[in-house]
Amino acid sequence: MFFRPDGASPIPIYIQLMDQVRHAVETGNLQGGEQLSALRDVAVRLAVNVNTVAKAYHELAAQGVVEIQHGIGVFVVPRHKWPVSLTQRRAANSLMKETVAKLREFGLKPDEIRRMSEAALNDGLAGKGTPGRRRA
Amino acid sequence: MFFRPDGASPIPIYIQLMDQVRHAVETGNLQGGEQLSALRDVAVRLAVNVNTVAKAYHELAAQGVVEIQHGIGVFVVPRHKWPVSLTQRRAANSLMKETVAKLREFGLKPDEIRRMSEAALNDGLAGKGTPGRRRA
DNA sequence: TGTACTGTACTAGTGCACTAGTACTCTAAT
DNA sequence: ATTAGAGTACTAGTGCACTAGTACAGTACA
Repeated sequence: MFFRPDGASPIPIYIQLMDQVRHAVETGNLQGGEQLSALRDVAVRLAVNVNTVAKAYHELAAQGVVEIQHGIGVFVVPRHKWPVSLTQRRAANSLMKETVAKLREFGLKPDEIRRMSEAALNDGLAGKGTPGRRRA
Repeated sequence: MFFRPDGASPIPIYIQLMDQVRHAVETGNLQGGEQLSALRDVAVRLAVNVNTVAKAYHELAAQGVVEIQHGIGVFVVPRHKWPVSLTQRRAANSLMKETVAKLREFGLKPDEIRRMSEAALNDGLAGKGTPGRRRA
């Protein structure tokens, strides 16, 4: 494996890890059933704490991308068991890209777009759950 | 005016204020050129600090919704001077709502949708600016 | 059964967003 | 000039996300 998180980036390391793993899985660089590098291996190689890697793996598990087996390892969930198919994911991605591009054409700034997507998300949730954070 | 921020909400007070002002402006409850309540008035009525209200007003000014005149007051910018027209804003809003609704139909969770919109935003920005924060 | 490998749990430090307290400056009218 | 009422600037407290250090617990196999 080949993680290379950017310590200077404002994006948390564990998120970067997640993105890279997910990307590898989606592009087929990681096959279903395949075992991920062990927590300590990754942690040592990247010079970060085991908990940071653990957090990334946990999040991925919560999203159904991997499965964790205590004492054994972390494994990529086969695609056919994914809660959302790769095709749908890709469609969703391009749809979101188009939408955002249009809003930018309208002259909306990133923060405003975030606000709108946040509002749209809350629309169907009405008070429950963790709203995304916002920045000044 | 009629602000009623929810102290128990995880959403920052100044953001709630912004949303309420913006909403009032967009629905016509606040007309172009109209003066907003003074910082201290609002702060006292809501039992929050002046700086909190000031922050909200500042953000709104940065977005072109209001104009601040030191020593005088804060005024609603007339619609025809808005960087983005109300019509476009509404169109943008429903577009975003549709998109988010579709992604939810796909089975994507809120966090994943946020991630996608964030990725779409970064797509055209490539490294500059402040990415939205994310949560676990 | 012990050892070498997995992931987990608990505690603590750090940075930053958010809010508050309070003193300052600007404008207009008297 | 003075005063009243507007926004501004500076300092500090608090909470939480993020990361780290380190001890614990499950699993497999010689």
